[in-house]
Amino acid sequence: MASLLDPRQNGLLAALPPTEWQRWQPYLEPVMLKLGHAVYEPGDTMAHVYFPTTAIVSLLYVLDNGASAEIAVVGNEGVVGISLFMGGESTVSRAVVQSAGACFRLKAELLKSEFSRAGPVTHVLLRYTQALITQMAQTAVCNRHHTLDQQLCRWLLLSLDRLRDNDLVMTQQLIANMLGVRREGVTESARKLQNAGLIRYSRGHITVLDRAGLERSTCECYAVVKREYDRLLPERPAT
Amino acid sequence: MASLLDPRQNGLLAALPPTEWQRWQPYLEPVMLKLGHAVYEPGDTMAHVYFPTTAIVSLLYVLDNGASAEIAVVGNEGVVGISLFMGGESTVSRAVVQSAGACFRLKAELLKSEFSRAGPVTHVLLRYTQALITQMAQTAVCNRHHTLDQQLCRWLLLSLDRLRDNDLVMTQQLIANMLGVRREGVTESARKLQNAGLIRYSRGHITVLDRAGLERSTCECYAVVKREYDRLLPERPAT
DNA sequence: CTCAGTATGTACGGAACCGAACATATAAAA
DNA sequence: TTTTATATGTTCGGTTCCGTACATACTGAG
Repeated sequence: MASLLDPRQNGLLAALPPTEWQRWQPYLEPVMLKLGHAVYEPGDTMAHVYFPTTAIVSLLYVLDNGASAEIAVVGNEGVVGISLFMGGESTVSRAVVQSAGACFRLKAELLKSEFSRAGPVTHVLLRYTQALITQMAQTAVCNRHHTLDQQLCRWLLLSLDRLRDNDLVMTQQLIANMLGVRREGVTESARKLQNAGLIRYSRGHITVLDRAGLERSTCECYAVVKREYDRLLPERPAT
Repeated sequence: MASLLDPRQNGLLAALPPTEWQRWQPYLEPVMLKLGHAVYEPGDTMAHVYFPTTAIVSLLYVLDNGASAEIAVVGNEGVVGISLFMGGESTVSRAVVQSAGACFRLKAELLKSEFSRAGPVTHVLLRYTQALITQMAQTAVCNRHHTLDQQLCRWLLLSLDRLRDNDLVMTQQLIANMLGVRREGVTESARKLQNAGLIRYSRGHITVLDRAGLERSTCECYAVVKREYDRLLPERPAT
């Protein structure tokens, strides 16, 4: 259990050089995020940024008519609240907890002053932001050109990469909200994947049985995004 | 014609404080961009960033199978090449000239050193980047939920905002590539708009007759993006 | 154990867009 | 002027996903 409360389980915190890490450590506040909790709403001025360790947060956009779509997903590789250091203070999207778990938060003012030092913190946060931009761009293209079957595989893989095991706690209705499609469509695609032996599911619980099979079934979008994250955020930072 | 070669026609350059502006001025190199020219290709390490004044550049993503979709559009409000200061050096997207015209470019090394000063240059570039992120996110949602008719209106309005007149030099085939749909679909949507008296077109030339009508016909996505650009990039900067 | 709530399964007509094929019209080149 | 290339118009069957309605199955509360 101790490792669950280790801030260094977050890739960005782990990438901090010793000096910065020691400076931050006293201010990192552990927080448990519950499934469905909105970390921020459109237009909110955020009081903190959140570094997930075991939690997963979806950046979701909700239209006037209630339809929604996921823009990007943030797990232990990233941070929720980039608009704070980008200077806009708020965004037009929502951030919703997709998988309950732990994270560490930092006060907005502190993060902004650290970011403005123009040092390693700045660099790693900006590189992360570029990876996030890639994910958003790929989502846009994927929404346009790929089938629901492929997109479901992509979504499962992106979630899996941010989890410690192969179990997602997630109903088909929630997945449908993320992908911006009907629940029935997800039911059908999920059934196909189950029949193919790639996953098993029941009542809000999905187990991935054959990860390689999912990778074969998805579109190129998953690999493009993953490669770009790996390129921009290496395990051991240059600095 | 002199005004066409005024770098201050670009909003980001115009937002520079006097000190920075004087420092940059000698290094800003005017370049004419031809229709269809690729400012950069996926994976390219860029040698310059480009500040359009009258040109418009599309950030385009091309899939393995040749299908494509526009991620965002950059005109005189922005800059092409954000990955340079974000730290990634390259992107997975293409930048293609959508409307021929002028721009000013700056050497990559110079821009990076200016960006790293952590001053007004940094702030305005980051705020612009957040606006660009909003556009990408909105594109993703729009691709999912809105009709081609609505998206064509949105696309025309975004282009119009970046032009000096109401004339776009653009074939329906090129618009189809941007929107990631068939040319026939664009033909049909464009015909509807022409019948409604909103536009007039012929052989690679589109004239907007009723801008307000387009705004009534498009989805909320256009207004959301415009509002966010206005919020993040005010005419007269705070600094 | 029963009941109510929630999650998933199935079906059917309709809308939007695709893929392909082909027709027509305008502009540019020879 | 004729030819050629390019831009737009039109059609048709097919696919994917939507909207709606309803059925079934599992689970926890009482």
